[in-house]
Amino acid sequence: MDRGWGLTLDSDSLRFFSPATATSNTPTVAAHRPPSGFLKLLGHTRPADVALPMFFSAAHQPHLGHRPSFDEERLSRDTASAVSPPSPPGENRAVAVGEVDFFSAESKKQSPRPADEPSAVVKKEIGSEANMDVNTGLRLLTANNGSDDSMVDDGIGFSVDVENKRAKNELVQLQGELQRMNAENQKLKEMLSQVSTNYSTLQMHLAAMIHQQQQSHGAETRQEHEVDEAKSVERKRDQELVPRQFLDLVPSKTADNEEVWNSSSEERTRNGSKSPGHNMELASSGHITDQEHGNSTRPESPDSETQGWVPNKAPKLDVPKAIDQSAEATMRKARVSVRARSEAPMITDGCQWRKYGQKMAKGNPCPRAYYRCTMAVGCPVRKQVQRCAEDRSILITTYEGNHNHPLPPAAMAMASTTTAAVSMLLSGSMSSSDGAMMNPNLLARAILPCSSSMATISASAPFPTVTLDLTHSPNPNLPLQRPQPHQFQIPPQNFPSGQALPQVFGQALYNQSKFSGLQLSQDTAPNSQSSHQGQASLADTVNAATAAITADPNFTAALAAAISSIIGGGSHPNNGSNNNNNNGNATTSNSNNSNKMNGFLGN
DNA sequence: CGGCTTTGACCGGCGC
DNA sequence: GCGCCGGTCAAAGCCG
Repeated sequence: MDRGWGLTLDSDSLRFFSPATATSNTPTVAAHRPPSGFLKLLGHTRPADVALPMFFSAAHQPHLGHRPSFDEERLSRDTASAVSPPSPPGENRAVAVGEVDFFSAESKKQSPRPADEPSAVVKKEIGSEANMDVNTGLRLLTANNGSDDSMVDDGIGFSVDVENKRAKNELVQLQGELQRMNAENQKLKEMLSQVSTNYSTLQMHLAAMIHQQQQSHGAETRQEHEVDEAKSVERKRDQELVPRQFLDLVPSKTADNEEVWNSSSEERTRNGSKSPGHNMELASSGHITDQEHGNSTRPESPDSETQGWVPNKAPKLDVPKAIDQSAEATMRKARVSVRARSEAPMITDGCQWRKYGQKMAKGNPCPRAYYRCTMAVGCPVRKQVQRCAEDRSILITTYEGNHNHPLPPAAMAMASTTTAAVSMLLSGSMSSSDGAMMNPNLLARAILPCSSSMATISASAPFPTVTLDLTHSPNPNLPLQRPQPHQFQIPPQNFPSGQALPQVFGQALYNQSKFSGLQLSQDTAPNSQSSHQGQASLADTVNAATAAITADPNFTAALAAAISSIIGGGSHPNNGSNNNNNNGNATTSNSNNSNKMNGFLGN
């Protein structure tokens, strides 16, 4: 944590988590809706002020840094500082945001005006005294002082100086006014974003309910049949019976399985701006990449596919840092488990995975498959996929580690989830060592703002694990869950190092808007929803998500993909994530291993 | 032929 | 020390 991988909050960011700041200049946030307020504030701060967590600090700045106003922002800051008095040291950051937008985008066109008009007034006043009556608008401010009139008699040159000073003062005043207005505008934008988020949430719930109702009956009977068959197979495992029924239930390869998001297999180097000690959490435990440490620890040829993952038995680094290693070991072990109702062999999360093992786990007749991320050499992220023993329609995907490479938009949600989970686990907020129940709003709505899923954190598991249960059907009756008294609640201020979670919030909002913009051209599947004409982009956002849901034979997986895409931004769920290896092809021959139900996972 | 999956073997941690 | 178990490796085979 102290390795500078982005979990620290700078003071500016922390200011936004303080109640004083939250209520000072921002529109009132309903006290009973902390997540919403949290979202709004974070959405407001993230683009400019929130230091990105490890996931995005270096590798993902290219992604997140593509805000069009970023350069303009810096430029405008410089410009503003050149013409306006220096800001007080304690100036609220929100004012800086106002400075940003003051010169950015549409307001940029207006910027020359305040600078030009005063000079024009001066020229007119110099050139023709008869034109002193010309109403320039600014004259209301400049010709209101009787003492100035007396000074005009002292000489034209002196008058010009006075007028210049006056014009500059007016310019400063106008700029300040514009800054305030832009700050207010920014707040309104945030409010709009919040409203859009809520709208999208409700639409998703509606779509989910509609689709679920359509499938509920068949799914129930199918599920019961599936469970029965699973039990039957379990009893007859030693016999020749092959779980054909399971295979039959596995949908054929999704039609939208085409390749997407051409991962260029980034052979990236870690950002050089990081401190030498900054590496992925695996670095000090021997899991290091060539880019990070040269070839010091790995004599093997670099083209070996196993290069990416140095096994635990690899030589450890010589410099022991017990504390760091402990934290990093925790990072290494911290996991995020996603439970989703899916008959596909894997949920689509936007990353490329390669299966490297499969084992029969105790207490579960279904094999556990091990995958590692292959989107970049040395990516330490792994995941385990296993069917739930009790309900085999539930697919449990457990993620471990953090990506060391840029992620496709569709993959950002899960990656952010991992980071958020790990950060929370390490933040010390979880005072209870034997597990705690998180406020589902805080995490679930952060990670899955369109979901009312439960997010639980358990430290009692072998590894600290955050579980996202997507198997619960969205409840439209509870669009805004309120924190329950018994639930462990983490106020924003209690994220000493939980930068990642705020980042997730901000990222969700940021990508939500991005998604809205980018999905306009996507085809929308027929659905029963009526688009609001006046909200085209938002409606298209919802339609795109709905299309993903309706197009995918598996509703839950599609829902997860849609949500991920909304969060991840930009990429259509169906063409942005399903690049898993051998993903759910029903035609794949079942490996008739006598003792392993390998076929159940469809591999 | 390269990339991927399969699958038995191996290793380390842990409990007894 | 032994066995169990989870996790990983790597050779063999498959596939496009």
